[in-house]
Amino acid sequence: MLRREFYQRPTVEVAHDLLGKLLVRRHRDGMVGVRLVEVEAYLGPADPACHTYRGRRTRRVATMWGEAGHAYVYLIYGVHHCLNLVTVGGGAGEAVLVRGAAVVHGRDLVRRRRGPRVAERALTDGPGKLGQALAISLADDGLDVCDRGSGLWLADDGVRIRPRARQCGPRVGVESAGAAASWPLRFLAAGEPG
DNA sequence: TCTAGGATCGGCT
DNA sequence: GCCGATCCTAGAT
Repeated sequence: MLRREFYQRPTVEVAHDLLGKLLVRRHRDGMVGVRLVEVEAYLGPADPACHTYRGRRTRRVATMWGEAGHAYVYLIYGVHHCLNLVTVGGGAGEAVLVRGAAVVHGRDLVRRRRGPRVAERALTDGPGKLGQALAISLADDGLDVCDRGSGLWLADDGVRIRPRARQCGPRVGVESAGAAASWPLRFLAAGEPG
């Protein structure tokens, strides 16, 4: 399991290092493991695309201002749950959004949650889809991912992303964030199998 | 209170 | 590739 020190680093470093890591979810109906292939960094009060931009402190973003190594979950478009991992800590207000992954364990359970007709590649290739595949809800906001007892944690199983497969570029869906929309804070592992 | 808009998805053309 | 669903959140009033 990744320790809290892993998350207590600059957000861009954490985002980069999260690629290829295993995200494990133990829920009442079973266990699911996915390999992270796409993440985005959100850099706190100075980042117009970030929920803590300009020091915004509301109930929703309270978790982002807390300790590193916790899950920040929010509802988007009133429909989908997005999973973030709080980084840095000490009130930095920064986090990494988990956008895409490949199912490694618990494929049957994921399919049950996502529906029988969903294409294989579409099981977990977006933040909302991943949330559904892992049965993430607002009740999971604030979970400590450095505590196996939370049922949500990350692990390094030794799989490495080839340097040439690593890509970075502008974040998705943040056109309204001005110049920050073009910051290369999206990291992905191209063509990496689960 | 009211209103605008959103870190998306899936169905349809 | 386009477009509507859907409802919560944040900021304004």
